This record gives sequence, C-alpha cells and structure tokens, in this order.
Amino acid sequence: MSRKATIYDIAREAGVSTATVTRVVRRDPHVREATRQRVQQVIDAHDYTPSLSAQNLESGRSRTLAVVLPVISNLYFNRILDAAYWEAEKNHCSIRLFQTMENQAISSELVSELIRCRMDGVLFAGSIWSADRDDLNFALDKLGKYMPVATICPPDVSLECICIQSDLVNCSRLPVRHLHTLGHRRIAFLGGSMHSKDTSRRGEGFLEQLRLMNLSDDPAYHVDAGYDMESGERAVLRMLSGLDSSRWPTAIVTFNDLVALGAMKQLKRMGLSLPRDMAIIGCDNQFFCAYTDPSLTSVDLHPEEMAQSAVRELLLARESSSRSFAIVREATLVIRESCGAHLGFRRL
Amino acid sequence: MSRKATIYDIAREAGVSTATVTRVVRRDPHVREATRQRVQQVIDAHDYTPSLSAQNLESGRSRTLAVVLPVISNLYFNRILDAAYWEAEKNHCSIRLFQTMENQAISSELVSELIRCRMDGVLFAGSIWSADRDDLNFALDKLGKYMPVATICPPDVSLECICIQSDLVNCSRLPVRHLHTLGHRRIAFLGGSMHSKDTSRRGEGFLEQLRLMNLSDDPAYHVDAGYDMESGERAVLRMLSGLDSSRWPTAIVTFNDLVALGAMKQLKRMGLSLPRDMAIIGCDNQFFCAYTDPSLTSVDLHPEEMAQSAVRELLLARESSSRSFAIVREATLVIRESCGAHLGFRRL
DNA sequence: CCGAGCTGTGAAACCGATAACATTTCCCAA
DNA sequence: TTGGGAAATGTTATCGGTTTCACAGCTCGG
Repeated sequence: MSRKATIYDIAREAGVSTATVTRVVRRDPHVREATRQRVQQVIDAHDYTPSLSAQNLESGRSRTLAVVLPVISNLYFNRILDAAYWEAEKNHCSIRLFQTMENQAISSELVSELIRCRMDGVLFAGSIWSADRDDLNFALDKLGKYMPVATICPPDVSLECICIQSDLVNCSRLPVRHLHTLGHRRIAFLGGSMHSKDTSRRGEGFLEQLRLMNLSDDPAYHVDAGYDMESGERAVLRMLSGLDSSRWPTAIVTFNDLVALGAMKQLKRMGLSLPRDMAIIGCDNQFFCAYTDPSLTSVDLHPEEMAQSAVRELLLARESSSRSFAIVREATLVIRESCGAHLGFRRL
Repeated sequence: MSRKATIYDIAREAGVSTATVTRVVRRDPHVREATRQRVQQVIDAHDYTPSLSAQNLESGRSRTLAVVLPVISNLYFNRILDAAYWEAEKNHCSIRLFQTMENQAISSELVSELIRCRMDGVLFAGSIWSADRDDLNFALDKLGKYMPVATICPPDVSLECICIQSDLVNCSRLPVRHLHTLGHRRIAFLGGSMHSKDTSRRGEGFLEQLRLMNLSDDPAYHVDAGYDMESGERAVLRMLSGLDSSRWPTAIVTFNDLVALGAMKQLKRMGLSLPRDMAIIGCDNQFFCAYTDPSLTSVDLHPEEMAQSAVRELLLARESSSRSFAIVREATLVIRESCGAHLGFRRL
C-alpha cells in the first residue's frame, strides 16, 4: 500500500504553504491565478485529495448519520435504510448502520459508541421501544446532548427528540373499515409481540378499532406470534385449531406482509380458498404483495418518506438549535385481491 | 450541543498528562493503581470516550470497509450487505455503503471518493462488470495502490484483486440437470440483460449447458428482459406469444427469483397450472421462495458466505501484503414444488 | 512622495488523540 | 547512604488538515 500524498507534500513541491494549497482545493478566490495553476498541477500530478479523517478531526463532525434498526433483511427497515441513504447522499453525508437484532433495548454500549463516533445525528427505527421508558429517556437525553436524535415511533409517545410518527391509527383503522365494508364481522389480528411496546401498539390499536365499530374483540382472535412467515403459519394454526369452525373469523389482519405470507400458506394448506373462505390484509406493502396468489391487500406506512423526513430534520437540527417535535405521514391502504374487493365480494 | 470532553480536559482535571490518560483508557498495566483509579473517576464523571476522528487520523486507518453494490433493495445484495456488516462488526470494523444504481460502471468519482475516505478495503458486488475491461483494470489498479480490493465476480474474469467467484457454472448446470432428470427437453431462460457482462454470463452459461446436454438452444427460448418481477411478466408474454403453443418450452429457468415471481404470475394469468403445465426454477433462494404457490425451486449462490469471505480476506490483506487470488463457493439447488419433483412428476 | 488600503501569501496554533523517548520516582541491594 | 534498575509518568512530535492573523508588496489618492 503506497502512502497517500499529504497537503505538506503538495505544498513543498509547489513551493507554497499548506494554507495556499487549502485555498486552491477549496476554490478560495484569494489566490493569484498563476499560483493557483501551479498548485493545481501538483495536485493533479499526485492525485491529491484531502484526508477525511483530518477534516473530520478539524471540523469536529463526521458528516455521518447513524441509523439504528433491528435488521436490514426485514424489508420495512430495508426501505428505511435505503431512503435514509439517498437523502443523506443528497446532502453529502454518509450513513453508518447499526443493527441491534432482537436485542431490542437501546444499550448503553450503543450510546457510548454513537458518541464516540461523533455522529452528526442518529435515527432510531423500531428496536428501542421495548426499553424501560426511563432508561430510554435517559439514553436519548444523553445522546441529545451531543447530537440531534430522531426516531420513527408510535404516535402516542412523546420523546425529547424529533419524532417521526408512524400512522398506526390509520394502520389499524383502514383494514378494519375495509373489511367491515365488505361485510366482515369477525376479524382476527395475527403477529407482532406483546413484549415490545412498539409492536403491541398495533394489536391494541386494532382491538380499539374493533370496539369502535362494535365488532367482537374476542381475545381468541388476537394471536401475537412474531414478525416472520413461520410466525404467520403458527399463528393461523394456533388460532383456528383452538376454535370451533363456526366461530372462525372470516378475515385476518396481520402484523406485516411476512406474517400474511405465512398465514396464507397455512390457510391454503388447510384447504381454504382465498379470498372466498378467508380475507387477509397485510402491512408494509412489500414488493411481493402484488405477486402473491391472491395478491395481497396491504397497508403502506410509507417508511421511505418517514426516513427521508427524519434525515432532513436531523441535518436541519444540526444547524439551528435542536427542537423536539413530531411529524406524521398518513398510512394508505393498497387494495388488491386478498379480500375479494375486486370481485365485488361481500360477505353475508 | 455541548462540547465533548477531550483527553486534555481529563488530564488537567486528574492532574496527569494525556499520556497517562491514554494508558488508563487502553488498559496499559504500567499505571499505578491509585493513579488509575483517580483518572478513571474523572473519565467516568465526564463520560469520556476518545474521539474516533482523532484516532483515525493518528492511526491512518478508518476501520471501515466500503461495500459497493447497485441497490440494497434487491435481496441478493441485501444479503451481501448484511453478511458483510456482521463480519465487519465481529472485527470491530464498520461498513460504508455505496449504491451505484443502474449506473453500473465504476466511476472515477467513486474511486476518488473511496481513496479520500481512506477506506481500509473495498468490496465490489455486482455493478462494475459493465465497465470497459481496461477502465475497470485501471480503476482497480489505482484503488489497489491504497487499499485491498475484493470483488464478487463471475468465475472466468481474472482481476488484480481478491476475487470471490460466484459459482455460475453450477448455477446453470444444476437447474438444467434437475429439469432434464424430470423429463424436460425444451427449457427456456428468462431475464438478465445482455448489456451487462456479469449477468449475460448467466444466460450464456445456461445455453452452453443446454448444448452440453444435447438440448435445444433455440434463441426463442432466451429472453433477456431485466431483473425484476415486471421483467418476468413481460418476458413470459413475449416468449409465449411469439411461439406456436406446440413449441412452447415445458420449463423455465429465470435469472432470479423476482423474475420467477413475475413469470409465475403471468403464467397463471394465462391459465397455466404450475407445475403441471410449466416447471420453473428461480435463483437466489430468497426468503419468499418457500411461500410462493407453488413454492419455488431455486439456486442458492450463498451470497452471505461470499461476502463473509470477502470481508475476512480484505481484513487479512490489510495486514500481510495484498495478494490476488480467487475463492469459489459452490452453488446449491434447493428443490421445492415448482418443478413437480415432490409429485414424482416426470414429463413424457 | 508617503501612507492608507487592498491583495496574496505564509507562519503558527489548533483539532484530539498516540507513541517514542525522556525523565522522575521508587525500591532495594550493596 | 547511595547507586542502579525498574516502574511510573511526563514531554513532545506527529497524524493531515483548517483557520486566524500577521505581514509583504502593490496601487492609488492626496
């Protein structure tokens, strides 16, 4: 590995001071044209570019935002990362990824690491809500002292940071309304986990919505089993085998599209025809929704737009004094075949 | 934003020199216990952690590897990024992501940027093969002067870097063999693009394999249309509508699982029953393969293992003199329902 | 013809750490 | 008591930039 030319090398060879080299690099107009050309030539000859580390040290910032999420293989978070990446890129910043895995609580090691890295901001997406509320506030406080903090969070929490709130209200309301309109009265909710405050909100919001519409909120219709396809399969099996078939729900809302995928597989395996025997709605509007059989009606929370807002606000907060406030992006229902709406299908 | 305590602050307050503070932080045993405790107290009080930027400048490295790929939303690359992340993590390194989009050639701006950031290594996954071979070698040469370079590449290229070769041989051979065993004689290949040297290799390898087994390599059975689901739909439509149904292939191999997903949708739309009327094999063994209907037989190139090897070799190369060599991870066929093998199904 | 004002350039401090080397302190044997 | 050697600690250069400030040289008006 050859040594990279430094500003001193360039200065010496061009017979100027390092200050002048900087001026040339940064296109400072206070340089005589002749000097500029001479220096530029040396720069070109050595293919010189100033060292990022040195610039970071000098400026005290890293032009890097941290994105903290559970896993990128989950497409929801994948979309968040992708959007954050491009928005950061647009502002000449880079993203440093942190995956917390199922270890969902925000650890003090992570906080230290973030501070150590002198991040210019942090975006938390999922993965921190299972922490004790006091611990969480403590961590965010501490982080907030050194950098702007943003979170993509449930709508009712109010944290001392930039809160980009998922529209969990509509996320519950839209599917239930849609199913209700199609004539469904017994609606189940599968997936998620009561252990995580974030994701249990989805289930709660759903039950609330059922009550609001005078529908049964029978606990047998609420199975929290996880976030992936296996969870979906298990949940369906558990729910249906525990019920007399006369009491089976006629529609299922799932925590996300993966759970829906698993549920559909299990339903088919049990001989049910979709959407005739069972309507199903997913969440996240993943790319494959249009390609399942039947294609899957799903709620889109627009994670890209949330991530984009988050990054934008983080970069803004760096300039002005950091503020604490909330932004909401409304969720949307994308109707496909899995509820039979395309057939003009109405139950009863 | 409050100012972070520096090593000087700590040293002053503890009444020692910065050298001693460093020693305490780095657990150097040559510090008297009493001193250590006193310094540690001040450190704890201020929650001091050494600045990464300063350490980077001093050490001349960033403990960061670059991963260059087209898009992370493509699950193949997503898996590569994920695996690279964890392997880097294990070695106390971080990953800096670069997405090149469809702009697949390696640009000189990218090369400069990589050098400017003083990356400790670069991993190229896809996305550079469409570049002119000379340009590519020039870029890799230049990069190679400053950091170890690894690529996940087709098996026949030999570049001056660490080459982790995709097993495209088996990637073509396995599906064709499998289909042949099941009695198929007219096999088509859909997807990819002739414009990219990397991906056109897949199609070529496939044709080669057909000839090797004395099967028809009719150009009408080879439609290159792209990499996503829409491409799959279009490709099926284009191929079948151009052929008399008596000449239709009985099996389809696709560039990847996304194309397969699209193809399956289009085939069903045309009234075909899968796998009875058409067998289909994807590539990448994505998570949803087990959940399509029928579940999708697919080739796994094991991108995680390739990425892991790449990162490991990059970190190794940093130590020793950098070498140029190749590693191959053999591809595997994961048999599911989409070819009817589970039915003991044989054509003719 | 002299000083004010402007422009171009350089010297040096600084950013926050680390490490080589120098120095002080300490302990123990002579 | 002292000298030697090891242990503890301090001094200082360095990493590669940026920035402030001082200063030299030039122009121009009075």
